[in-house]
Amino acid sequence: MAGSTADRHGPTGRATLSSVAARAGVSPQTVSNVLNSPQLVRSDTAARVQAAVRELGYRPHRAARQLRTRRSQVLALRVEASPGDGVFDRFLHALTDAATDRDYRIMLYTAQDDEAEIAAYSELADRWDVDGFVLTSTHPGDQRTSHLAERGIPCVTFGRPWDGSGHHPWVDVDGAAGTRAATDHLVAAGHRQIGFLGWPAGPGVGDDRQAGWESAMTAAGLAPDRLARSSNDLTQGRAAAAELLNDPTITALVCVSDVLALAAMAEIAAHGRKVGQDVAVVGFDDTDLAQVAGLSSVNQPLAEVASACIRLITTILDSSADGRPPERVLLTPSLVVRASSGAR
Amino acid sequence: MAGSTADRHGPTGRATLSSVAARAGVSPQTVSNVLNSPQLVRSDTAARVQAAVRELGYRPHRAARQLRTRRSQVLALRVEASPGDGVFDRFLHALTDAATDRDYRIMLYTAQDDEAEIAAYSELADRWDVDGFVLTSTHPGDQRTSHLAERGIPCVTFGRPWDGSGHHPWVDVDGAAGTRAATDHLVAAGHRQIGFLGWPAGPGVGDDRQAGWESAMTAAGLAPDRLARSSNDLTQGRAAAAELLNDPTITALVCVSDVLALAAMAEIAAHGRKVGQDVAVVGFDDTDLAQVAGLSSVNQPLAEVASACIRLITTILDSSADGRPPERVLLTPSLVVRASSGAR
DNA sequence: AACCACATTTGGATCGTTCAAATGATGGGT
DNA sequence: ACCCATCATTTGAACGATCCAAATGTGGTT
Repeated sequence: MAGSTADRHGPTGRATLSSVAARAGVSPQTVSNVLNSPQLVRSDTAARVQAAVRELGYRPHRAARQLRTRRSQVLALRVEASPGDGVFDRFLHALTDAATDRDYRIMLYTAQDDEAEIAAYSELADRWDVDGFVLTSTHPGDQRTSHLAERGIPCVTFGRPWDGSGHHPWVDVDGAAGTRAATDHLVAAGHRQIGFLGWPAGPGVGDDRQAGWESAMTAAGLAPDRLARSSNDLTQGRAAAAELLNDPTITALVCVSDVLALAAMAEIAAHGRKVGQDVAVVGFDDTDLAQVAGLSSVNQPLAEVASACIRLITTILDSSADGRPPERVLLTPSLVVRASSGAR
Repeated sequence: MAGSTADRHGPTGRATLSSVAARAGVSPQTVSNVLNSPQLVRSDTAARVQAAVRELGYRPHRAARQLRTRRSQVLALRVEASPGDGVFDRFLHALTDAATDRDYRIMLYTAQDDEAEIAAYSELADRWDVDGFVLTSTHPGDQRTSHLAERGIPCVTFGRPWDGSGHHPWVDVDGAAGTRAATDHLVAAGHRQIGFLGWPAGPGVGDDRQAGWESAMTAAGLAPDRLARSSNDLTQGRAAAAELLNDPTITALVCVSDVLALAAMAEIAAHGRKVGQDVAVVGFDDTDLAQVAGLSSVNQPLAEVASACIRLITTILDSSADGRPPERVLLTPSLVVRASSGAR
């Protein structure tokens, strides 16, 4: 009875709207309505149709729907070459999950730089019918969102627009709150001379994290005056850490990244002092490096970031939420305490 | 002249086959032929059509093509939750690049486990018209490829089939060759007592890497008898390393992963010996951990793996290369020497 | 009994492309 | 001149879904 081979399907053998309709004894349009606008159809016919859908294992054909509706249910995300610290990994997983929950998929692309990325937008939007973009690594002078806006392609960014403008929805993690939490934690543990090992100055993530340390220090009545800067690599990092450690009164370091924190740990050991006992260290990002090295670190809530990204962009796409101003989400990271800052 | 607004495009304003055809003064089918079967059309008309294509900025609409041809030019890849060591990051980037070169795109999905992944196959293939799959993390008892074969969905795996069967194309890195290179390197540096820190025994990646150490030791006339095993985490790893280091004659360790190598380095330091001077260590995967820690490590040629994966699966898809047996590619990794094994 | 409002269902037309078959142009052989 | 083979191009019909508008059925009013 169920699924007799006499049912007429498409050439591929897959069930189609018509084959389901034939089986349920209704028109194709009614089947479509059951699936897309259930309120239009009487409940008993809907039940009959749904039974047929189940029996035939019908699944709507995306390409056909897309051709008519001009919606692909696909979001594009750029994979970058650089970091490899596992943060992107985790974000990617969470993003794919969150997208799937709302019946979207993530499609990848690469680009050498922003310029190449911008050039890729129309190709992706035109040819692949990507509905929208999730952009990461926002930075001062970022032109990408405005190019997308010009073409009317929706996007969300993970990362706020660092240079004021930006009339698009974004999700970000409050880096200042993270370093503030780290600093507070160190102050509570009795530290008074707390240095900051940061990136070269300039608007963006680095300054934001530094500001958190400064404000927490000031709030605790301490002077945020022990500061060194370095690019994000071990060699330069150790040199910068050495600068700070020349002052023997320093007992704790807040670092802008796990790599620099590791550099600091190495330098502390080289100075014959013990990490966690003589000098406490806190990093940022909670990468696998931190986990392996027993480094306290600030953990970004990437799953929440991802689901917020998806929520924001799907809201725009699904309900054409015009008029309302673009939504912004700022999430608070959490400190993971390990041996490097006193957990024994 | 060029691009006058009188040109009739589709409702979206995008150029379509018909609008190009109208401009070039030919039928839509001819335009299609110029693009897909140039040998069918006379060169002067082809030139005229191509000019029109350029002028209007025409790009074929994938969904429409897909509806007709049943090809989506999309490959699916699962993102896993676990490692976060950056290896997947690098592979992903290379894979996306390689796919783009052949006009394919990578679409992501997640799954809790193999069972869930298998359940997702028909959904992905039916609804999203994914042309094929790239599978990673093959392991003994892997049922995934056979399920795909049953449904006639092409796939490649990054990782060989560890339990004999497997009638599908695959690409893998020769782990044994990697540990062999590492061991040879240590032997050449004068080491004689070289231990191996491995994963729990069992067919698969772990045994393969161990075999490389064994064969290199044997070839050098040394006994591969200093062996300890541990799961891939720091705590257990240190305990296992301690076992080996209890024997004070050991001067070098080959490790199955960077994490275990790091565990060994920590334990060596704890024993009051110096990494690189008293005891040399080599890891595997060349993750950012290794780079940061100055750990010598075996680097997998992920870009080559990725492009081979794409080459293999697109060969199947584009030329329906039936009959021929599935292609296999085994690539050789390279050793990156850092301070942990004597580079000064 | 005739009528109208409303809920439900149906019939084309259409999205942009490719496939299969039909047409038109060209050229050679007899 | 005629016919046929060959090449270049065009025509018509799908692919599988949704849009829009029109057709049907239902109930309540007058």
